[in-house]
Amino acid sequence: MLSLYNTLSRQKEVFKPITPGHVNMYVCGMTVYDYCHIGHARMVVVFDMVARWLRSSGYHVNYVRNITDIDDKIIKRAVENGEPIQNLTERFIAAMNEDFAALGVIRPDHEPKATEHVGGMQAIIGKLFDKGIAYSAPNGDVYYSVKDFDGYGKLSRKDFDEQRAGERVEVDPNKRDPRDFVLWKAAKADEPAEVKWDSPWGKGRPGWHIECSAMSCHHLGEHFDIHGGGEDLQFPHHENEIAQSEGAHGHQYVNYWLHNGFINVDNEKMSKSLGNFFIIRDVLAKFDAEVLRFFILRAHYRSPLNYSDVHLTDAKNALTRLYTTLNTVAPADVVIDWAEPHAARFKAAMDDDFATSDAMAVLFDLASEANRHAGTEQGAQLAGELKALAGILGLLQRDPQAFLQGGAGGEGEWTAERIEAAIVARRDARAAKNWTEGDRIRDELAAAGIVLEDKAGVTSWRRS
RNA sequence: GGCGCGAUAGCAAAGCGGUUAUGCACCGGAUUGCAAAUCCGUGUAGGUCGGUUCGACUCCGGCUCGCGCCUCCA
Repeated sequence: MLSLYNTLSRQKEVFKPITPGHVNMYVCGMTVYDYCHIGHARMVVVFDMVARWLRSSGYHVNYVRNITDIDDKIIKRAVENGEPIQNLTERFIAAMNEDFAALGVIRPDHEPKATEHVGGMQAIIGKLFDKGIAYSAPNGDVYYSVKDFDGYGKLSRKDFDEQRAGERVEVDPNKRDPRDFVLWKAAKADEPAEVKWDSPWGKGRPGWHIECSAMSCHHLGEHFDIHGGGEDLQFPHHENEIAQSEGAHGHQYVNYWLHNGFINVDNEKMSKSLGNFFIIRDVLAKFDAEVLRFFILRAHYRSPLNYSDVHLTDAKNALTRLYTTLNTVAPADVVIDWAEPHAARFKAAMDDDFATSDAMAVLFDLASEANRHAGTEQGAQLAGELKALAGILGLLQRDPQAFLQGGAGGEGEWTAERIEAAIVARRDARAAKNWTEGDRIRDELAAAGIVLEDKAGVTSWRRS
């Protein structure tokens, strides 16, 4: 039985889908104006893990992750670059897909783009007008009137009587209440024509929050099971989504709100201004993508996760141990028996709010046991179970040798052919009991980051 | 100022009121020509001050420190 931590109630709850056997899940995705950073990587890997676990648990999952392809930052960047909006967004959508694929992330069932749902957004805004919780301001923008929605603040637990309006941000004179947020932005003269849509409230473009209300409703209906995103989206984004959707539809929007923790650098939030910002592709130039995925899933999804080369190297060494086991003990094809103790422990961990660290511990226990029983049918079964369970987390599915011998930075000077030749030379030297020469060759390879392993008279190699 | 989260061994990271988390690193042993890998074994914990309890890392409270949100943000 799956239980998960619901931000709405601030406690773990037993998961009960609206429709038995089905899960409708929406996650706030990327705004595509730049390359994805490792924080985005955590978000997509975490919810990929969630979707995989739900499916493994027998649910039919409809997973939607949107793409924000119209917003202030996009317009600004496109103008700076002197390129059409769509050119920019398509470029970064392609880059995003590459990055996420490298991380072993399965594509969501639907990846709607905001620009394709402007009509749906206008429909919701229209309903809000009908109910008197939207208004047109003197500047032409349309705002959501927060005081006309009772539940405002229930997700982020904000008591607005305690807030001091205007303390940090100047109050916009167009707003009737400082908490009000924009639903529709009136077109500005200097904006490109491609960001101007017709609407009953004049030409303009949608506000940010409304797109998720519209796209989730289109694919999953007015009321669905799980909504996820980074913890920073709790307020104001998700709070505003609730206000819009529940305000327009008059009933509950989402049953379970899931928020993943941040990746920090030096215990501080990553940000461009602090200069501690890492994009996925830069990390992948130094580390195997599966190492990054492993690193992310080794921590609990709600905990803060500190990024550094030292931690990634640690993760790499740990993952190497698992692949080494699969390389030594050929895994049997195993269909997971959830009653088997390891599998049962894995399941219990995952069912407890996706406790991947505990699930990982099971993998390492299986590796130890498989190593202990190497060369036996039992060993093959244990290795097979290791591979099968890891597969649920999207790990350990590659050819072990490909992982062990692949360097994230490419082959470099030491190609596989050259290494093999050195191994032959060393073998000949050792056959003549010329240990000095044999060790010299091994040391030379070691200096180049190549480790030799002599097992049962056969020498294999890997990159350290 | 408001709201919330955290503090576990050298590093990272979990569960649990009393019994080995786990990984990396380290140390001893086996194995090896020597290594590597693997196996066996040992050690290193629970910010601080109190409280509850037969017993607390685990529950409660104070304190200290750190972090996040309150503004675009994964």
